[in-house]
Amino acid sequence: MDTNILQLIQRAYPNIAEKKLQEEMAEVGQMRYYKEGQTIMDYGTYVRYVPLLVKGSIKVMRQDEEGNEILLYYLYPGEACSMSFTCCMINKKSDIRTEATEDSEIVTIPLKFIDLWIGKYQSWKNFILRSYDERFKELIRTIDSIAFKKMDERLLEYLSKRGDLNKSPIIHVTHQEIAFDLNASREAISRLLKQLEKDNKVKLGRNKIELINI
DNA sequence: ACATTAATTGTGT
DNA sequence: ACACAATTAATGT
Repeated sequence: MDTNILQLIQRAYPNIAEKKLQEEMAEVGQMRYYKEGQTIMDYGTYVRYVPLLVKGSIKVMRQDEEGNEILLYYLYPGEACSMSFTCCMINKKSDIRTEATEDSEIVTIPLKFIDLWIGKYQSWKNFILRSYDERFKELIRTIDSIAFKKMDERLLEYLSKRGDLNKSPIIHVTHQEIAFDLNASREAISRLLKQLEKDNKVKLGRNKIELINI
């Protein structure tokens, strides 16, 4: 058993409490490392394992009919990709693409254990159900943010979400990237950011944004 | 250290 | 949204 993996899991996933389960995860889990910008899962590939993020952050996207990508959500350590559960269980090709937005570390659990553990471990079952629940709520929030909020509010929401989850208030991102995630034009984002800087909400730099009062 | 180039950001229409 | 200007970071000499 890999005690390193065991520790990483314990740290990032305190909800998964059962000792036996933790040990089994350390037994069958494999570490994977991804560099910033690397695609982790692509469209149309089979998902053969469930990824548990222990370090970094991951962006989950999907394509619409016209082929432009839209952001679904970001994943941070301690969260699991609900999509991957679904894909695994019905052994389906991926509808989504995931990409590391920072250098990231993942523990991968082979697909056969997902099912097995649901019957065997209460805390695993809860973990999966809770993941779905959280993701579902998150998507609802995203939907009404798109439907009802103005772009400046959406931007603020986006920034604060990306900020405090990494401990430091500095976000490494370009205006273009934000525009892409929010389906807006780069100029619009630049101008809104400029306004936020005037209001002392952020401090702008090349490739980075520092949050001040959010 | 300086010049060149590419990427990012800013502005006017 | 587009075109272009200005600025900044990266790279080569």
